[in-house]
Amino acid sequence: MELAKTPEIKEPVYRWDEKAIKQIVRDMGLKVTQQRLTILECILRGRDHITAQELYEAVQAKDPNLGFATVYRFLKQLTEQEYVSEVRMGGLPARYEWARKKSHHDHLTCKQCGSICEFENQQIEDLQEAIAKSFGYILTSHVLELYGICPECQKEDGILPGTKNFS
Amino acid sequence: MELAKTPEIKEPVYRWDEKAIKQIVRDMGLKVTQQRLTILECILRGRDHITAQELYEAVQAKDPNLGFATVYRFLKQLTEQEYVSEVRMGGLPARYEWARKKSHHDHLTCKQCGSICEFENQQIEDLQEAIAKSFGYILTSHVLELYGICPECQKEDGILPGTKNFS
DNA sequence: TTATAATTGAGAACCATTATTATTTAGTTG
DNA sequence: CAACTAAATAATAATGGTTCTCAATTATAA
Repeated sequence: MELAKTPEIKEPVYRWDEKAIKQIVRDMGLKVTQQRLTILECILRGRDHITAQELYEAVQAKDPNLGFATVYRFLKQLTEQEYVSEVRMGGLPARYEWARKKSHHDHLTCKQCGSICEFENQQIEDLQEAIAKSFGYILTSHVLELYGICPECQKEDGILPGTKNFS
Repeated sequence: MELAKTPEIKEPVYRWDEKAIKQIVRDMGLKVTQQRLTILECILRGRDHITAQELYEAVQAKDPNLGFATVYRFLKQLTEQEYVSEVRMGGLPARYEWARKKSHHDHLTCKQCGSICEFENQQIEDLQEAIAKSFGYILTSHVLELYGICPECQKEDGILPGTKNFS
């Protein structure tokens, strides 16, 4: 099967300065508190696919008094307003990523090492839309998570000839 | 977008008699216990997309001494050996269905009432395979869950003209 | 039949997440 | 700027699905 070429994603350079971050909170219709700014900073400047706990730890480094309930609460609001998207894999803790800096994408996760590849595929998106429509549904969201073994782990497993092996 | 026609699924008639059920447990490399037979019976004869708790209740009706730990334990083993497949939606309890009586399919869930439609689409399957391959992954499984508002709930919401309304 | 390793039931433990509540604070109004 | 009020917070308890522990029981192999 031939994959349709997806155009190169141009990653715009965002400046997440204090002002911009404050504006996000205001746009959400919430009060601008230091806690929310701290949390947002960590989300925007930290790495993607972070768990609530990881975020809490990152936030703790900046403000040891900031409680984890605040992190969860704000994270939920961000999710509801679709500023961040929530990815749940199996029964594992949810992972979050800032949803507005890149176009929509899905995930390909290695079952062994947990490494994540992102991809986007318009054909699949269109098919999903068509399927929902055929059932009379209004499609609001979807979860597409592919699981597999990454090239690195294939080597380690001896599925492919490789050098590394677990003892 | 045009949907490719998927051929009608011919549902073979399975006879889940005692003997067949016992054989499943043996095939799994497990001891044949009355508890496992009872649980399997409930899974095979009950309805699809059942939660562990619902299954526990069904099982309780047949054997009030059967503990929920046993249900969870066996359910996990069934999942690992892919006799049942586990569907997790958001943070909701996992739902299970017997995986070997029908061909693979995905789910379209109503966010409001939780009703589930099943669908299968070979084009999407193929695309997934192709994507994994393009990253060098061996695809082992996937989760595709579409979320939307079903026609019934659209009416209730007043999105579509309808008769029913919440007070 | 006996041995033994697997299985079970009961309940405790776990862990991510949510709710509660008394206290503090942001943003508004005078 | 000061006072007010609704929103937000920290701490902690509660929740709920799922997994673990362990002593007692049981299926299977010998």
